[in-house]
Amino acid sequence: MRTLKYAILGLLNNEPMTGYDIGKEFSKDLGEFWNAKHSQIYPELKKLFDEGLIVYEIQISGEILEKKMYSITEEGKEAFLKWLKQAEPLEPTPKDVFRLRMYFSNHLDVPTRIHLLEHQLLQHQERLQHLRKNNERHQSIPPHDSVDFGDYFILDGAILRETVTIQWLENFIQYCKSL
Amino acid sequence: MRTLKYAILGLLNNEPMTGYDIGKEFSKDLGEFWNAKHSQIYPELKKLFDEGLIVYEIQISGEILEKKMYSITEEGKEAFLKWLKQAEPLEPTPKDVFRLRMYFSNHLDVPTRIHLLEHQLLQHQERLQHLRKNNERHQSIPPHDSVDFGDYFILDGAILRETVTIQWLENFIQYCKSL
DNA sequence: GTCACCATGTAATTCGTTACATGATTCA
DNA sequence: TGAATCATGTAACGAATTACATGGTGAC
Repeated sequence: MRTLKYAILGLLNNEPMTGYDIGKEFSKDLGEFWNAKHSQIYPELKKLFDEGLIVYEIQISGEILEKKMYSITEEGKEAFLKWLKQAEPLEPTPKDVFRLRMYFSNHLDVPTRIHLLEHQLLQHQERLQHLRKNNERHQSIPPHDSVDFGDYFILDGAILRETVTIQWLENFIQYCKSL
Repeated sequence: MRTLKYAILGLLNNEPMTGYDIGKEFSKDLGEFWNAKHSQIYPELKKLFDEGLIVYEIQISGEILEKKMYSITEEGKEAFLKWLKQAEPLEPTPKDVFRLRMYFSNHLDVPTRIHLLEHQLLQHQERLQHLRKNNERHQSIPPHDSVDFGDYFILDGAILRETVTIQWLENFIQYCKSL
């Protein structure tokens, strides 16, 4: 599906940046639902360049260090917008190792079960706190045509998702403790 | 991480079955959070056999057709239980193309945005209905040491997840319509 | 000068999907 | 007799991670 392709085009459609910058974007909020390592980013950038969807300009940092500042071409913008408009069938639910484990949880003694659930709970609580902190940036809903809108939108979704996961875990911890 | 390995061991730990049966299990509730195609299952079974974690017995269906009925060995059970008890760090949030798209949604005109959201909403509503129907099987919480417990547990989680996703989508549709 | 970070690449391997390939059984 | 389903495999490809590899910049 070449999703990374469109993630990169989307970022470059907002502003020119380097491969390194793209990696940094993937470690922010965007990384909550799409990301890639630099070892995947650099080859993809090369591919997009070969396809004529992006161009670059070499900039010098300091005395020697070269960086490639990439920007999107007209052709790239078209490809991106075409992708963006597409209504696609629902993807299969993403894989989840923890839930797989819990599917087999009848083979665990109750204290171990509680331990695993609480361990998971703690981590989700931390993630939620982190997301909430990020969300403080947005005092209110950003203008629907601003770059911040998408960020707000998906951050809200991520927060809801964490909240409900926590609820689910707490529920089952409660139940296991009542056994 | 060899997760498929443990998914298969877990299934065979419940009862002996064929590769084909494993594939069918992945198309039921379990498939909501882990699955694999037969082209991945058969080679994995071979590998597990070579590792001494499972064995098989050839059965004849009808006149000619051979099927391999796999069962777990003692060694396999140990490996499975060791994996099952492990408390692991939170995995990164799974990738989600739709949310990636919405991250860039400021580049879409409002009607297209609403269309994409509603298209997604409809599909999630269908999935929720399907999950609810599956859940009817469980009149009440199954015994915590029965095979059904895990199924109930994760089905509940899947239903919560769909419910909150729908809520999130409806929220934003509402907002977009108010623009 | 050293440490965190900037910056860019390639190689090896694993995981997963799609396509290729074959054939039997069961039920209408 | 034809269609759906049972049943098992391999091959090619694509997506993603980990490891290998190198070197500059900036601030203390």
